[in-house]
Amino acid sequence: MHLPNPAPIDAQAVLAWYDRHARDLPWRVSPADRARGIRPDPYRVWLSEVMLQQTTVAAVKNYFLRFTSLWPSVFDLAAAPLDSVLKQWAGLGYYARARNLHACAQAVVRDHGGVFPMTSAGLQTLPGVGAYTSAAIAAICFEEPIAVLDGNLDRVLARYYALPVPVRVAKDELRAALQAAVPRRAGDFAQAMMDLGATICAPRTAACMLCPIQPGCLATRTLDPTIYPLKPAKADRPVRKGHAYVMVDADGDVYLQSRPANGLLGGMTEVPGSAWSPELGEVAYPVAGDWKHRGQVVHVFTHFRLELEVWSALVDPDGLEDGWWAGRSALADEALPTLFRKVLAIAGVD
DNA sequence: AACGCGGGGCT
DNA sequence: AGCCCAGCGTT
Repeated sequence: MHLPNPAPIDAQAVLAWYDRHARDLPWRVSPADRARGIRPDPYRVWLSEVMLQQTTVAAVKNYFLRFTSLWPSVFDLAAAPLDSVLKQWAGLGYYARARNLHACAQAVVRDHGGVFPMTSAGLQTLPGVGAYTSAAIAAICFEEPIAVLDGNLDRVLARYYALPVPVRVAKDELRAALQAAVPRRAGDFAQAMMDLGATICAPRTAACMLCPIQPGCLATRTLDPTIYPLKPAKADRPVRKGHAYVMVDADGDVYLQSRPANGLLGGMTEVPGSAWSPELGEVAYPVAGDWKHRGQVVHVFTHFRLELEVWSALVDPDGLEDGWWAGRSALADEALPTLFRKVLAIAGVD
């Protein structure tokens, strides 16, 4: 056991705080409306939760509004071409989420008549819906009394218990402690605890004087509550290098192609380039042309840092088979991840 | 259990 | 210039 004599979390204090300070979010039903019996739309909650996986509220908001405007129901999203979904997801990152999102919408329509399962166990059978997301939807939409444990809660609980080990070591104990605290209004409690983590018990700051569970918190009695959660040693981030080739034809169109369906930036759009390796390889232009070096793009992924040398040339469009030529005005609609938008910007094509 | 997988905002 | 995020699927 790693939890020092766990003092129960005061769920009623958390709910009282939430009633006064709940953030107004496009996918959320306010605690006042919830008390009047208004229930959140599982489709909108599911969509928001998938977008919010490892992604901040600020980054998600406009994507959520765009998606719900284009596809107001799970039937609309299921009927959309995957390509359209990827294009709308471009820039949000973790693109497997977009592929799973589409697969999930189709599964809900095909296997469940367009109605989301109403339990966490049922929800977790869906593509892209894991332990966190299934619990969040079940609590928020269906008042299932289940612990909803995300990165925010890891931090809040690690501080509350002054956890002396990294979170992953004590994950089960934290979950049990949170489960024991789940009150009626499980959905509001889940959202309240995540709001608490996002606003009061934030990664780099802890506004303990404003915190509704400060009385039971062990970290707030220490010199610096933000030392929790204790971090395991960080792995170093290797560098990979490569070349990117931006080809423009006489009309000013740009040559694009699709990446493989799975893996890094899977299914997204790119410009041709070399493999990415620890040492920069020789330049190998796809076709003849007046190639010029336009600069370097640095892009940081989760597990490596990429340095791309960007080349561009005016070329003859014949002899290129795998991709397509995109007009400049159409680039905004392509499924280009941020990396390749940087490449095009350096090449002066944007 | 460990790893692969984006991008942006905050400090 | 790091650090962290409303995690999931694969191995």
